[in-house]
Amino acid sequence: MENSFDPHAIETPLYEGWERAGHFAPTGNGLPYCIMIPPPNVTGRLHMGHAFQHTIMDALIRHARMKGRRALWQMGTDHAGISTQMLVERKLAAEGIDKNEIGREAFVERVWQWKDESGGQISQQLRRMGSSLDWSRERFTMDEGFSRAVREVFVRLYDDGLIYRGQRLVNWDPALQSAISDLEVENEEENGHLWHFRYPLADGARTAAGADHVVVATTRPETMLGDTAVAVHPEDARYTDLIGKRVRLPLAERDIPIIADAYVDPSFGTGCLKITPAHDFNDNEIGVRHGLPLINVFTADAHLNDNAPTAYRGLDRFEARKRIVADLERMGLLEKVEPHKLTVPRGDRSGAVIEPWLTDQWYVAMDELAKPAIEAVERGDIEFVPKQYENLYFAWMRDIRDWCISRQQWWGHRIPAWYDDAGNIYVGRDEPEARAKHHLAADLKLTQDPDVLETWFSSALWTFGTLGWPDQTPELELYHPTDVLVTGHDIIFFWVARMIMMTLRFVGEVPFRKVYIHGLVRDAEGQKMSKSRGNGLDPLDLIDGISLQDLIAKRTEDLLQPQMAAQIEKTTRRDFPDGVPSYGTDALRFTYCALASTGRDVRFDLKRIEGYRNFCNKLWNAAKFVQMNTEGMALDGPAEASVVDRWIESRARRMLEDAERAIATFRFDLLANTLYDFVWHEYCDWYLELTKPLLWDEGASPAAQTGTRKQLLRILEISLRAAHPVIPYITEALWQRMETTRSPDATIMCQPYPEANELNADADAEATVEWLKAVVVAIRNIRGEMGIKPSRTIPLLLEGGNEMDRQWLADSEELLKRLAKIERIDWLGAGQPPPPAAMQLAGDLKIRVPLAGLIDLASEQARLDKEIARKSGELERLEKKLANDSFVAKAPADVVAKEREKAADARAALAALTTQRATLDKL
RNA sequence: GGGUGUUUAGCUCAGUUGGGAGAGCGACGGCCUUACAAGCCGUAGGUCGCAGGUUCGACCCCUGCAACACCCA
Repeated sequence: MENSFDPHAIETPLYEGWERAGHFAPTGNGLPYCIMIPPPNVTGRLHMGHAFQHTIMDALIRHARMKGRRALWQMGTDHAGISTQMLVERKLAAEGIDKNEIGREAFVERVWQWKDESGGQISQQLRRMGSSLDWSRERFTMDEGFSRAVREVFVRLYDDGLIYRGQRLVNWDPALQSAISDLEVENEEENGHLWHFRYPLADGARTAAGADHVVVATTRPETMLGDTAVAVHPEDARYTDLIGKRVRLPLAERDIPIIADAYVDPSFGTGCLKITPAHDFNDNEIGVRHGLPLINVFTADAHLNDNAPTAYRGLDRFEARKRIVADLERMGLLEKVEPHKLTVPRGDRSGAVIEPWLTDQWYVAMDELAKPAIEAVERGDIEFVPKQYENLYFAWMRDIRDWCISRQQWWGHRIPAWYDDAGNIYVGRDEPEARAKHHLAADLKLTQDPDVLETWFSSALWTFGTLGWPDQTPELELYHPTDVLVTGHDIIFFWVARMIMMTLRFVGEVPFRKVYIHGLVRDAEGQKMSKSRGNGLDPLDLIDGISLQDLIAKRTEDLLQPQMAAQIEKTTRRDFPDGVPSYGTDALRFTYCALASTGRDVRFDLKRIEGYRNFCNKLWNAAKFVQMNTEGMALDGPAEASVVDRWIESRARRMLEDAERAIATFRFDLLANTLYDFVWHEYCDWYLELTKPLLWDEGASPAAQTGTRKQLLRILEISLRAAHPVIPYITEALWQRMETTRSPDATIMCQPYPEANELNADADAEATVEWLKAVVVAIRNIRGEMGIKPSRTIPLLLEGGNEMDRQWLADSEELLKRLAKIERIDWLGAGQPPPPAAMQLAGDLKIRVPLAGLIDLASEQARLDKEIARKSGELERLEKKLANDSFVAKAPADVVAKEREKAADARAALAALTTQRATLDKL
């Protein structure tokens, strides 16, 4: 076997083997278990969040599969309307092609062509992660089957009156010239200005202070042309007189009313707020309350339209801002300009400043869909893990607004609605159906709505649309509702909630029983990883490694803000002076599991993955040790289990109980810790060490040696199976190398997950070995503190103790000698004075290492003083507690008894230590 | 402004139904001991954010405050 763990040598061949053998597809007749992959964006590349998420899902699905469930983890990708369209547009632009020249049909053709050629990157990357996805059932949201489901849902909702067309403010991306969802808007603080403008009062009105104008403050001067009111707080004494009066809107030269609305914050700016109902969401609500007109002053690409005064028409919004400010200043209406931090909404794809803009869009009415979706979670038909996310869900669902589902794009599910020249709407699964339904003449000219449905509309049908709905397929019957959805909290509203609503409506059951919400992956400083910050890490670079140069190049290419490159390079050099070493997939996956605690985000630090890479190496070497001590040896003769063989089995049983509980409660951090602690600190640190004296003793009984060899193999094999869902590659590689399990076609991934109750609990063996460990640690402590070289053998003197101590010693004397490098062990007789020695306690047992020639008196005295101080502190606390009558009276009897016992032990230990201290003083 | 979450060792985080706190990493000291130096052995580090309350007893339950983070407006 290779000397150390080399992930590269094993990973790809193993994955290919699994895939070729068809192990990822569900088999058998077990209880179905299903996870639907949150469909990655077809243009996407694997990022840390994906890798995290897929590690969790793969661990769940591998565990379920090993448990005998008929486990389906279905692969699929999302057509990602906007980003795919942008990507292909950019590609065409590079070829000098404008999409408007080639037209819609040809453009969509080009998108499909792109998808076929390069849409599969993420699939290859998911394979590198070891994801045991069923590739044979791969789905795509634009496939014919899924598209049919999308149309079906649209038509049924429309027929039920739940889809309608309406004119509202939407988030408009002027660069994409499409509505976008809230999720696609990033609100970031930016430095801007607050301009204070004087709006002259009309009709000779005056303010309470005698001014002939009011002052409004705005961060967006260009929208003032669309102002239709000025609002003040109803109880703002400065302005109460003015309510109902009018101001003359400069430049536009319109009179607009002064209205009172409690929304206005009197302490912000001057307490006067300009109201632009067509260009601000809050203003729009105020406008609705007061019946204000909406004046839209922008075109689709955010230039001023014909509602603006002639002088500004056709200007870009930012150019218009400059001109308006300059013009007002010239007119003496600019009171002041202050620097101001404001929240600017930007499209996450285009980076453009988003405009609230008035458009005709398609909406889904939410109330009727939301109600059963709320109830399903209230009833517990769906459970969120961690539980507190249910509150977030309820809060949003109880205040839900109608959902804008149309997008002004070419790539996506086209809205199945047709218009005649009179503008009448006809909805149907296709044009013939729309005609038939409405008894339209065959020669009536119909035009299909040019818009497409937003991607989330189709994603909402994911769990059932991918299983063949609207047909009642066997798969739908078998795997729906799915068991778990694994996703991030950032898309609870946009995806999870909508899946619940749609699935309840159309399948009549929940889409999944549990929703596991994982944290968001951040960098070591807790910053969100992003391209613009230049702090991202590619999971594949953690697997394969990357040089500093390449990492810098990767982080600084194609920046939206190229001036950030220098800073990014600097921090990259600081954080990764030697680039990123190659850690392998298993180490990465183990790290994700270890980080998956209940918090809202996880910090990814290279130190962690390094530690878990080391863990993999530890496991590798443990297997190597086992192989060296078992390979080729006959194990079918008589075998007897030693006390340590029985101990490790008992510990392994406990490990499996903990692991099973951790998986059942989605505590992957605890699962990782349990596996790590058992393999490293019990199996390697103690069990392997404890087998050496027996295995290497030529005079030992063959039955005992056989017993231990078998147990070494057995516990290793169980550990490999227990850890397989987390670290599939190394466990498979080692499992296939084991003499007892290897065969040409066998794979660990189809073996049963180890069951705790197949292993014996053995309290006696645990007690013996715990005693042995305590004594060994006591001796090591003396050695370490006293500076006795590890190579030096020492004599040991035992004193006191009880029957059990003698029994335990008898059971483990040879082991003790070897582990602690003891040349001889003597018991000190009762009343016999001990020689000068360093002393440690293990319960009642005094463990002495004679001083002669070995130990420095002063340092032993110092060490004892430390022990004495520690013990007296402990004893003091305990005695105080026991002296408290109400404690003794009110606390449960077993607690009191336990405290008494602890006090007695502490008292005895303290006595022994002080006696020892006094003895040393006399030397 | 409203809501949610977080605050435990130098760092990152665990801590079950309340019975005087743990891990990994880092630090310090010692070891090339025949699986592993990606290793082994040992040591040190904590008023559990602050202030009250409930209780015999609070990291844990309650109230208030502070700081930070996120969501909504």
